[in-house]
Amino acid sequence: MSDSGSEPTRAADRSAAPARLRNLPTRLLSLAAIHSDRRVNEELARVDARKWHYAVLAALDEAGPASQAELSSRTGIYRSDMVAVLNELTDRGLVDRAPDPADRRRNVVTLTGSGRRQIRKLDGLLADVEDEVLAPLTPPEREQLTRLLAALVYGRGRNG
Amino acid sequence: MSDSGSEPTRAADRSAAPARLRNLPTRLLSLAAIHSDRRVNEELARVDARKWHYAVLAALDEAGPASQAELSSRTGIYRSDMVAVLNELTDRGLVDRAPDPADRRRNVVTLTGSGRRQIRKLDGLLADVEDEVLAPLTPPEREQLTRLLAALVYGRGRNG
DNA sequence: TCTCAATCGTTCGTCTCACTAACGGTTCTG
DNA sequence: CAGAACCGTTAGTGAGACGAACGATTGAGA
Repeated sequence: MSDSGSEPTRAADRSAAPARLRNLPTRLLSLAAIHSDRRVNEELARVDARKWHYAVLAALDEAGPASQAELSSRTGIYRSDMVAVLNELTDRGLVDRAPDPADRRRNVVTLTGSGRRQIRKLDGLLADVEDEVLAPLTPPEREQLTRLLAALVYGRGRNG
Repeated sequence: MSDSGSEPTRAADRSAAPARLRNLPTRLLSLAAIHSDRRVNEELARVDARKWHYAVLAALDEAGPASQAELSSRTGIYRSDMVAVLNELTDRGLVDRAPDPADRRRNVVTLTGSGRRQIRKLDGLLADVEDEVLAPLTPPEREQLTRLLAALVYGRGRNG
């Protein structure tokens, strides 16, 4: 146990990367996302949660009970993966999954009381991580970044 | 064959995502990176290349022959994964891998002639993809984004 | 009313990617 | 000369994005 110190410069290859790579937007995007994703997951893991848990809980909190397909489209989680996420959430008692009497193909997923408490906690936790990840930027820069990324993701999210 | 139209809104969930998710920087980063990565890989695949191929070829082109460990630190590719990448590159005749007579632990990796041609091609190809991915942004916005991402990735890459 | 397409939840499987652990061989240092 | 550090390599993990297909159910059209 000594062979582990020379890995590719932990999460920030500030070192001598080729000029062509150093400022390549797609690469920077990738690196930034990896780091950010990792920090988010690490922090959520401390309260036995994952990224998708937050997404589902938030969707339920904001828009009320929904079918799995609806949750899928709201959160961007594939409906095949949604199954496992909901299993985990029900195991933790954060949501309730019951067949929809009105349409027996569907399940109705509902936020429980402890689910509501959990998402408050996650809100705070996540805010801290955001803050840490964006630490190198000033507040206006953070806003700017968010705006630019939104434009990228939503294609034409113009507003001014 | 008909059950495939309702997946989570292809690569741009412009739909009704919860407000808490819609402008969450870490999430936007993730979504943007996924899309950008996919486009890059798709386009590179058309010439039988991958993202890491470009990184290694660029490193060699700019800094000359190097050991695998050095390439690893220059590109951010883990040295365990570097093996496969170099296998692919040598298979395609783009690089040459030979034991270093000066230090028999190392290999010396060298760019071949056709490797030099390949990276010119990839340069052009990649520029096109960058352009497509960043299409929603104006040129100054693209610069701004690059600057912000670099600050994020390199921690304190201030310059003015 | 019967039929067919569509929808929903679910299972299984694939591929990629970042990352770890451990090995055998080599070189460096004390 | 012994032990630490380094190198390339193999193997494996865990997560994430994604696709195919199936049984059950519902809705629309002939």
